[in-house]
Amino acid sequence: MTTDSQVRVRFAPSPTGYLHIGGARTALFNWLFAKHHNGTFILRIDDTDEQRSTEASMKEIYGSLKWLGLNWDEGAIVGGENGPYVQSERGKIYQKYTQQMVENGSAYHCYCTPAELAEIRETAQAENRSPHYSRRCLNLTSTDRQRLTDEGRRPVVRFKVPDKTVVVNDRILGQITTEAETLQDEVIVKSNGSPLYNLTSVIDDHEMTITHVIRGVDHLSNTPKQILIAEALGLQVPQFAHLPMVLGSSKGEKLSKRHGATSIEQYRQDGYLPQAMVNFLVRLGWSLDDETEIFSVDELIEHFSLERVGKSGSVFDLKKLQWLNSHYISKLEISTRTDAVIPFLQREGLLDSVDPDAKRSWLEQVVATVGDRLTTLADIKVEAAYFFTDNFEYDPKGVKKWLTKGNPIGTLQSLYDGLVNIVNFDLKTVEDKIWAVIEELGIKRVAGMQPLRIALSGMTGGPSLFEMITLIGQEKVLERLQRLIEYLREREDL
RNA sequence: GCCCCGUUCGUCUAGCCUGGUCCAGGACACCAGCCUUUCACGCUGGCGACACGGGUUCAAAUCCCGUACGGGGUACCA
Repeated sequence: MTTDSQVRVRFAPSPTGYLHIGGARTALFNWLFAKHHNGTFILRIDDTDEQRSTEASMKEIYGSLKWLGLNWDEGAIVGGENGPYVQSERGKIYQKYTQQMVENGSAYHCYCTPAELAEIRETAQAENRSPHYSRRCLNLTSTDRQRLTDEGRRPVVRFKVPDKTVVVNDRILGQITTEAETLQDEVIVKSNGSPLYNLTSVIDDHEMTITHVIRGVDHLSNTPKQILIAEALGLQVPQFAHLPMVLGSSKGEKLSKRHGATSIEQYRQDGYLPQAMVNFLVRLGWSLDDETEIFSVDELIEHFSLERVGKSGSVFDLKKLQWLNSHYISKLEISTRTDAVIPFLQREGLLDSVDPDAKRSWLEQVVATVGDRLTTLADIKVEAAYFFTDNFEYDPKGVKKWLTKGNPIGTLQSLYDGLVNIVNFDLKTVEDKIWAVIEELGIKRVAGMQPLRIALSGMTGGPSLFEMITLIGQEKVLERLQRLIEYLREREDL
């Protein structure tokens, strides 16, 4: 870790929706960059679009960032010296800069109506010219302006694009050159007085002394505009780094709900661990070397660098996230894993939400027995439901395979008879007894074990049978054997 | 349309800047086998890529040009 405490980066979402995969990765890269350089990570809320911004989105974004462990040093909620950190509360600041731009001639009022603008665009296109604003209002006299105001028109403020070549030295993409003639005099303040993104972003990045702007490539084309605005205001320009897109399919489609869940909150609810999510997200565009896949947060902080971020978009691959998640779940200490799984059991109504501690040690044994069979925490439901409830179905395939040939009822009855008389219902005794019964029956081990497994869990797969038996307990084991025997008898009758 | 960006196994990527060590390495997925009371884990092996075409060079995944394809932008959205 270097000690360049000058590094100041920001994540500036617009609260128009939940925190999605792409946004989370942008936040993560900013956070890692800040931590690596011992710098400051700032959370700013870019809510200048008052139409689409919602309080609920803001809250969810905070929650998702915290869940991922991406705590911010400065910004919304936590405050700091450069606040407020919510753009809708910074109107006065933007007004000051806008006035400065109008006064120094780098911006001007435009009274054209949307209809007029559309017309200008159309004629331009018809004449095969670029559909840029015609600068019709650039040299309005004060009498012109008075007349238009009297007509009831409210002006927007447009940035007067200077005639020059803009060069961005992007930390990821390299040098990108843009000719100003390809840009138009865009609106920086709406007619209702509210400022627009490209203005506020430049101002706030300056006011908050942001040193590096790390954001998605979808902002690349905004960069030259923002540099020009910064220059018009005489502000220092931060360094830029544009992250490639996160895609939803190999066809290059943008990640959308069609490709699975896109919100971080959804993955949290689906039982993914934040450390798995972080590890997964960081590998979407970044790598350390040709072999390392698993990274702890500390390792990421130590090794992260913009130099090793790739240029091309990456496809979100759920299978890889699942692999990472099961890896991190199995790495959890049993006690921690138990804590993690409890809410999911409660959500399914399998565990009393009043006092899960009463069963703590048994619960931990169940979790230990289930072992590494969890891909997500939510899988605890399918993998362990039978420990908590008698109300489970028999897997039809299992029934067909193991309970239709030979003499399943006889086998189950023999196992019942063997288990019913055990006094010390412990692992060793149970195991010895079951082997003895199977040997006496003269059948293969599986032929005895699988029917028993189905009786106890309804499934053909799962943890060690003997551990299951002792955890379920003698009474219930016998009940369940009885239940399967009855079930099979009824089927025979049909 | 115009401007900008990108392109290595199905997917994430290493290699590209500083051309030869790459008939391209790892991981996920998939397939097979082993292990095993089942499932899973684990282990072993297999499948599988330099978008295309020119050029430069003794030599190109690596440098240059073009084409194709994909993406972003072209808003009183961010």
